[in-house]
Amino acid sequence: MEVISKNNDIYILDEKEFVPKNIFENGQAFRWDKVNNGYNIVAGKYFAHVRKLNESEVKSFGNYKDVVIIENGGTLDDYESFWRNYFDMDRDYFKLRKSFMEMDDNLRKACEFGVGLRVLKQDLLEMIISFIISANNQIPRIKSSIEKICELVGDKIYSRDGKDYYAFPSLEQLSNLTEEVLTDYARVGYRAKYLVNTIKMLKDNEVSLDKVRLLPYEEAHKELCKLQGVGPKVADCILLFGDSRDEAFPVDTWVIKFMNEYYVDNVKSMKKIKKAGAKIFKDKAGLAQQYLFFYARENKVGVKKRG
DNA sequence: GTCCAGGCCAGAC
DNA sequence: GTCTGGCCTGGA
Repeated sequence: MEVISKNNDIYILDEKEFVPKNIFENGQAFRWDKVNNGYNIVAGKYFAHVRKLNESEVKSFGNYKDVVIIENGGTLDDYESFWRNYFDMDRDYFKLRKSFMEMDDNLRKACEFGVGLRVLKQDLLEMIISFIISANNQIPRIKSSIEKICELVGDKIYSRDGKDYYAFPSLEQLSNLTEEVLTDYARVGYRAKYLVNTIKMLKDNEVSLDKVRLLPYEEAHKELCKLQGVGPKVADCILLFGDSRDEAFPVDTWVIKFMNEYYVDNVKSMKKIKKAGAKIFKDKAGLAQQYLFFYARENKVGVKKRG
């Protein structure tokens, strides 16, 4: 793998373990729009268009195949200070998949299918707000609600493809949101009061994110669950995607489906499924979950066929 | 019109 | 601690 930059674009050369679709369309991120063959994304203070170069474009890069471009991503300094961490580039995903594939046949299938998937390292506050909205909700609506919140109180950072893009708001900016505007404009429904309360609790330091970052996993999980609208599943998503806790194993309906299909027999309790996940996948449970989740959802594992 | 989706909360036991 | 019912919204 090699990284270069020119004209404010960043190129990641010769990296097979980077497939934009598998990264963004896996329920871990919401700030993306599929445009042409790539993704317009907002990450941190950056707007970028991320895609793999096609065959003719790749020719100008010598013998390299698998070239990813982060258009408008900036210079090598921007890569080092932000993108490298955001895309979790210091983890060897080939090696990770290899070790998973040796564990069992289900994980093998999932890891063969999910080549190029990566677990993003996103902002903790953004994950808290985003996953509160995600509860009992669908991705297009979650994306839309978050986008509207960013429009309302976030800073505009870029325009492209006829659309303005806004950074995710700071805690200070979020505290300007009212239950009314969250309901009527952002359309978050009954989650509006959870968001307002959570933002207040964070602002008043009733729950400290600095403290959460320092606590061991179990205690960090418990601490996050003090926030309104944050239950076990949401807390695990927050920890996995917003605080690099590889052992966090979010259990949602898809995880219940594939765990019952592959690993347990007729277990419906989320708590028991989470225990089973921890026992089987140990300190890498969240990473295994991402491959299995992607495989299960794309292939509708455990969904009864009609007709 | 009915159903339900990538859960949480409150109340009951 | 475990289980149940209700829940905004919008697309099928």
